[in-house]
Parts: sequence; structure tokens; C-alpha cells
Amino acid sequence: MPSENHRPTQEDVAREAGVSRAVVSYVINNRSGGKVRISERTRRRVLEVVQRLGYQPNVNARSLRTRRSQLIAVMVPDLTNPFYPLMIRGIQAAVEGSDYHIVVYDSDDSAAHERAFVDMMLRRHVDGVVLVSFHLDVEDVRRLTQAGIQTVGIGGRLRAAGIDTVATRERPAAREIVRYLISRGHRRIAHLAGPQDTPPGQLRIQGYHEALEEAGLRYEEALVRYGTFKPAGVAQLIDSMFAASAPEQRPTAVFAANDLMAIEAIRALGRLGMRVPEDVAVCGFDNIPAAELVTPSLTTIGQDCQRMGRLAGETLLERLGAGARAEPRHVSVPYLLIVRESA
Amino acid sequence: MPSENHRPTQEDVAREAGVSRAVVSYVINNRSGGKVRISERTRRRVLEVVQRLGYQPNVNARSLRTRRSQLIAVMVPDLTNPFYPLMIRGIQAAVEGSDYHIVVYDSDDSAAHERAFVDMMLRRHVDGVVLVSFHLDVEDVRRLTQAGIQTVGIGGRLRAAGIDTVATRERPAAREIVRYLISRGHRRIAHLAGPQDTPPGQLRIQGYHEALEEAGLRYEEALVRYGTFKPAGVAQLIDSMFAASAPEQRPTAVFAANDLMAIEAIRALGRLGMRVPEDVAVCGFDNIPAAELVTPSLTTIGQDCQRMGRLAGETLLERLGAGARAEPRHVSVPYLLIVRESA
DNA sequence: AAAAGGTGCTTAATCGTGTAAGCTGAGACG
DNA sequence: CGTCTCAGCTTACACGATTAAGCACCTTTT
Repeated sequence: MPSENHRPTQEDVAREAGVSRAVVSYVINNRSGGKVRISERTRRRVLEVVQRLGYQPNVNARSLRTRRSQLIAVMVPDLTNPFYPLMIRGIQAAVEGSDYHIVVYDSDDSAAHERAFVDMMLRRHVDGVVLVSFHLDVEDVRRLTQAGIQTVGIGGRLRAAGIDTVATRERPAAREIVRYLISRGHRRIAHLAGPQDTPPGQLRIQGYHEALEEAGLRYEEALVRYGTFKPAGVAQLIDSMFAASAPEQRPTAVFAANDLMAIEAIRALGRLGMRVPEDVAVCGFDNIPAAELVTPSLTTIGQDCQRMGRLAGETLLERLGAGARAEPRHVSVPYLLIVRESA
Repeated sequence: MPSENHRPTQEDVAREAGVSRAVVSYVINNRSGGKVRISERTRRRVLEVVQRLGYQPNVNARSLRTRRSQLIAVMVPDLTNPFYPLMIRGIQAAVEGSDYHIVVYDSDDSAAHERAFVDMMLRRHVDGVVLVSFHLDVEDVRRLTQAGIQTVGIGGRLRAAGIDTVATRERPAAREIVRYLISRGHRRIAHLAGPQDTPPGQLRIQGYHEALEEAGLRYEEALVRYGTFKPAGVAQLIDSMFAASAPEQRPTAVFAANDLMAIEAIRALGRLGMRVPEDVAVCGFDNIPAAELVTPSLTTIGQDCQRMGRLAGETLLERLGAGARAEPRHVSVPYLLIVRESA
């Protein structure tokens, strides 16, 4: 039996309860407040039938009619980076209790996927969007906003698109952790940077730069290597940093642009026979869960991603409720220097 | 400007292109094959207008009409467990290139959420579902299948519901890793078990049991503690295992029911002044990414979750294509003993 | 007793799409 | 010259819901 079934519709409920379809709709949506009144007796009877038949309203039909889908789309670059699931939890928490539901898109950090997802959001007629994007441009975002879709960006990249944003102040954060390294006596501090064409990559290198400058240290090209925010390739970068130069020219500390890279760096250093933190100090950025599990545990900058998610969710709900507010709002989430064993 | 916009519909495209709405629909869906033919000239003109107006079909309306949503829902218990994002990647990979899209639900391992998500799937009229569930029962699954929703379960728990399943053979896997511990000379092997009311918890403890029996070792209640698959509380369990007994009565190895617990166990042992693996060997189950990052790196059972995801996705697509096949199919995914430093 | 007002329904239009069935005009054919 | 065929459209209904407007009946007011 393929059980290609007839699922109950309002029609079925109405027939069974001996009322018109409209009554069923009014009852289900609790719209007894306006001009239309439904007697308590009928209401009960309808609800009983709904229960008995296991009726579930067809949200496609409903959205078609109401022009609202009660959907919030969340796009993240990489679900396998623990950072983002936590952020989603935050958004989830903000949305819980409202009538909205979230749907998650994992773009796998691909520009093509990101564009495709924007299309999907338009086709699905989602009401709101939370974007964590490294590839979309202002024009892509405009397609969303022009369609009347409320949009919140996480990370400052899309500030120019005129949407609300929630972000960590990455530059000061990067500056602070490099300052910390300096305060511990380090003078030759290397930076394992993220991609230069992404704002997180840029901001972290800027912060690095500023901290050096403050302390009167020279910025040396030789101390900077560009990676991808992912573990792959980090070992080679570390090799090239340490193998090439004379011992006294080697960095005594490495500031990695994120934790994944930092952890991989520690392993690469181990293979080179260097101990962390005795020979080289290492610190990261993000404070992913693994940061405290590795040995040595990782000194890093804690971004409260769950809170960022919650703020993004709340901001979005506010917009969705109040309609258009005057100006886009940009919220900063505090960061935290977390000192552990690695530096 | 709130830009509560008029989004283009087929109507708009039709008007602009000087044809009827139906033509637009036929062109968009490439339905020139049947009785209806559209001239190449018109086709081009329509597509040009579609492009120019940035028309995107409203999938709500479409699903309403066609009774197919092209949606596959994926429900997982915990997005923050790295295991599941990988599985989702696998499903994603299987679905890529088909006309289906996936939507992810994170149930946060709550029975209430799981039920609520089943409702959502029914309301959204998703075409297929991949379930990783610890709480749904056969009746819940029947609600899905009765509504004509193709369903695939990951993990053997829902085999009784008559749906296709994809699973690792956890019992043999558990047996194998305990066998390995025995082969390394361990005789007093403790088990940090998962919840007794979940199949993964049960199967792993059964495998543990079988391996002991094979080797002629006695199963001792005192060597087993029940946890939750999460790090919280593990420290106390370890304390109670090791603090209480005389040194020669202590276990020399601990088999944890999953990696998260194993990692936490290693840390707890460290606080008790015991070295891993010299004083106590520890092994886990799952092979999450952190397993190779921690020190000592974790000996564990590798479940190829990405492959499980892909298989689940493929199975589902097959069902969705072919309609009803005769019998539910149960696929086993190979596991792998991964020996690292911790045991 | 007629008018007014309120309660509790029903009727019917509408959202944007897919698709079967009908229509039209031009060329082929007897 | 009338009929047939067929390519290439258009017409019209259906999907399942929301919601404004209308209607019947009863009670209260004038």
C-alpha cells in the first residue's frame, strides 16, 4: 500500500462538524475577536473534529493567501564549524515562542550556493532572513529587501547594504589579544591570517597591525601568512614560517585568525619539535568548544555567538513586528579575552 | 520606504511578453514535450522578460497546485554535535543535482520538539523526511507515512515502523573496540554508558558485554556507569569509579559510549592525577573531529556519518522517484576501529 | 408593531500556479 | 472549394486556505 492518502482539509473538517469552511478557519486562527463571532459550542465541536481527523493546516495555501510564510531563513557558511550551530541555537531561542520558524541553509562557503539560496528565499517567500555571508554583495541583499524581506546581517560585512547588523568588534578584539601577547614579553609575533578578501580576515590583521604599532613594534611581511580559516594548508604555512629563518629570527608567538587554524598550528609546531607555549605561544580567535579540549588548551578571543544569534533573531522579530523602522541598527556584541594554556 | 513591494508574478511576465499566463508556465517548466507546443520565438521572449523582471515562481502556490513541495526535511537531535552537520553534508551531497531541497530541524534532543517538527512537516507538505530521532515512536512515524511522506530513519531505532533505515552496526562495533582493549592486556574494563533507554546506549553496552563474555571476563555492575552522551556529569561518574575502590580494583581501561564523554573522562582522570594511556586507557565512539585534536588523541570507532547521510539521501530519492517499493530496506554502514594515542 | 441592533453563521472572492481541454488560423488534401 | 490536421495559443478550473461582506434570526428599543 503506497497509501497515497487523502489528507484532511478544512473542507473535511467543515463537513464533519456540520459547519462552513469559514468557521473552521476562524476557529483555528482564533479570530473571534473582530466582527465575526463563533459560539463556544461550535468552537468546541470544530476543535474536536480537528483533533479526531488529525487535521493540519496546509501552510502553503495559507502563505499564498496571507502573503506571510512565518518563515525566517538562516544562511551560514559552514555548519561543520561549531561556531554556527551555536549561533543558530541563539536565533532559535529568540524565535521560540513567536509564530516564526527558522529554516537553515548551509552554503558551504560557496558563492554559487549563496546566490542560489537567495533565490530560494525569494521563491519560498520567507518573511525574514539572517545572513552570515562572505560572498553576497549589496546588490544581492537589495534583491531581498526590495522584495519586502526583512534582513539582518551577522558580521559587519553587509553594513553598506543598509540592513541591521550584529557583529563582534573584531578589530579591537584582535588588537587586544595581540596586546596580551606583547604584555607577556613577545616581540616577534607572527600572524596566521584569514583570506584577505574577507572582512574577518582583514579586521583581524588590522587589529594585529594596530597592536604592534601601539607597542612600537615593526610590522614585518615575513611574519604574516595567509590561510583559509580552515585547517588544511596550515602545516605548510607554519613550516615556511619556522623552517626558513635562523632561530633568533623566528617568531616567539603566533596569532592565528581563528581557532581551527590555531589548533592545526599547534599540531604542526609539535611535529617541528617545538613546544607550546614554552617555545612558541599560540592563540586563536572564536573560542570554539574544542578550544578548551585541546592540549595545551587554547588562549583565544571568545565571541559569544549564541548571543549574536539571539540578538539577530530579536532584531529581526522587531522589524517583522513593527514594520519599517527609521534607520538600520548596528549592534556590537562584547568579546572576551580567554587566557588558557597555549599563550 | 518600507518597499512593501509588488513582486512580479506570471501574470506580470505574461502581460509584458504579450502572451497568456499559461504560456509562461509552460515555458518555465519546459513542458513543450506533451500536447502543448511553444514556438522557439515565444519561448525566448518569455525567458527574456523573466530575466528582466527578475521573476521567481512562488513555490507555495506551486506546491499547492502540484501537491509536491520538492522538500526533504532532516531532523537531527543536536546540531552542536559535530556528528550531525557532517551527516547533513552527506544528505546534501546525495540531493544535490536533484530537484529537491533540504530543510534542517534541530530538535535539541527534546521529545516535544520532535513531535512539533512532525507536525511542521505535515503542514509544510514536505515530500520526504530523514529522521534521526531518539523520542519518536512508531505511531509518530505512521502519521508521516500515512500522509504519503516517504521516510528514512538513521539509526536502527525506527526499524519497527516499517521504514527504510541506515545504521551503523553499533553492537559489533562496540564489541570490536572492547576486544581491542582486551587484546592490549586489559582485564578490568569499565564502561561509561549512554542512557539505558536509547538504542545507541543499549547496543554499545551489549557489545561491551559480548566482548567480555568472549574473553571469559566477568561482567561487573561496579564497572558500569550511566551518563547522557553529554560531557556534563561525566566527571562525577569517573570520580565514583576510581576514587572509591582500592588501587588494584580500579579499572585499567574505560570504554566511553561516545567521544564527547570520552574526552571529558580524560580530563577528569587528569584531575585525579592519572595519566592516559599509561595509567588508564580510554576509548570513545563516533570519531568526531575533536577526537584527533585532543591530547592524547582518542582511540575510537569511526562511524562514517557523511556516508550514512548520503545513503539515507539516496534511499529517499529512490523512493521518491519510484514510488512504493516492496519491502523496507535496512542498510548497514561499515565502521572502523581507529587506534590513536589514548588506548 | 416596526425599526434597530447584535449574534452566529454562510457566501464568495482571492492568493499564484499547473494543466487539461478548447480554440484559431494556415497549409495539406481530397 | 470544403474538410482535416496540426502547431501554437488561450480559457478556465483546481489546489487549500483567509477574510470581507452579507444574511437570517432573535432580542431590544421606540
